[in-house]
Amino acid sequence: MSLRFAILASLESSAQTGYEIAREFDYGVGNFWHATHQQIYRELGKLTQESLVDFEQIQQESKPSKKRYLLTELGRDALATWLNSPTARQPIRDPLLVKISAGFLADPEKLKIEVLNHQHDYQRQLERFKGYETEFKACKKPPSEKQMYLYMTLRRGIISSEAWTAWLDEVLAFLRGLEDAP
Amino acid sequence: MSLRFAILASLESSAQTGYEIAREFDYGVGNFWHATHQQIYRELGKLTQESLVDFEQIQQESKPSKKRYLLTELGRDALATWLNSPTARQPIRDPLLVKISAGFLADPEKLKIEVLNHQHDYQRQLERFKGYETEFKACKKPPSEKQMYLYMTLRRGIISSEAWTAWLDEVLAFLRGLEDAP
DNA sequence: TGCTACTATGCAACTAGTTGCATAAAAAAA
DNA sequence: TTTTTTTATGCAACTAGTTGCATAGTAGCA
Repeated sequence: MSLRFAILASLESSAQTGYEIAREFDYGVGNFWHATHQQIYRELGKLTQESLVDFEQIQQESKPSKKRYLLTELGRDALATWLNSPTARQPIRDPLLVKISAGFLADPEKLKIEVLNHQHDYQRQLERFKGYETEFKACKKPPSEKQMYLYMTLRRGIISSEAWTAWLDEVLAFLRGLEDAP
Repeated sequence: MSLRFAILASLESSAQTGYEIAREFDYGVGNFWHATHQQIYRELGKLTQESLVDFEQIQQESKPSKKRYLLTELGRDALATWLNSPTARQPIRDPLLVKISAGFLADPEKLKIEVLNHQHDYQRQLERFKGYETEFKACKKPPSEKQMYLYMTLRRGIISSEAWTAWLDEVLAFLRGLEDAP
């Protein structure tokens, strides 16, 4: 149920096409909420039906027309209501942990490669986040409240990827220990 | 797609009824994979159709009969194949982060309560995990490889909840700073 | 004696998310 | 010049997960 509110929040800043929202999901919100363009277009359809958003057709010469969506009063209210009511914790679902928990049945070599791959992913993610943080801190003028909230989500990204890499280090050390003393 | 393998892994240790598997999901695997009893019964049905598991009806006097499921050869193979092939990373979906990212539109007081509630949850979770760890370390005889793998997943739980509480501390400090200098 | 909790299973209808495909034109790269 | 990438939208069919309900007996509690 957060998808629609992520979309509404995205539209709160500026009117956007479905495509633009999807792209923002890739770079911005995508760091903590994943959605495909399919989901976004479908949800925009539903939101339109419920009058939470509205759109204007934009005709373009010799190009297919596009739709620029914007929040309605109703949409703004729905977003505010959601923001001010408690959110349930996301149930955990992690395939890698399922795999590790049954790791004694697996080929340790393959498991090690798997762990190394995940570690590589998280390290690259961490570097990316830290790059954003450096950028943010280098900025001369004091950040707006809005920017500070976004920075808080960035901090989550950093702390989270650091936690993952630290854990994957532990797992790797354990797997190497198994090798040495079989 | 990990649900079926979590179930197969659970059956690898011992034959179990759907109810017992569901309960193990609450206490054991549930720390990193969530599933309702509905999903488990349905999946067991599918697994039976695909001959990955089999069951024996257990008649009980004056009680409804139950089904004890066990892995078939095919099921064991499927589990091994999954364990030895790469798993995709779980896409991130976190409603709390969606909310924080649009936090400047929310009532800071309500947001603070929300953050405090989540913090409380994660702290309790952390204590629970640390309790398990103390138990594990108190055990005199050296742990089996199987136990060590489970301990690794416990470590993930600890590192993860520590990361969450650390981040929620930061968010709380930020929200308090807003209050002091509005 | 009635209430709640636990064991044990399952149907039906729903929401959410994925995958594959299709269209269509511009811009950039090989 | 052909191919790939980017912009822009959407249908259809699928898998995964949720919610509400139904059944039915046992055990413990108040």
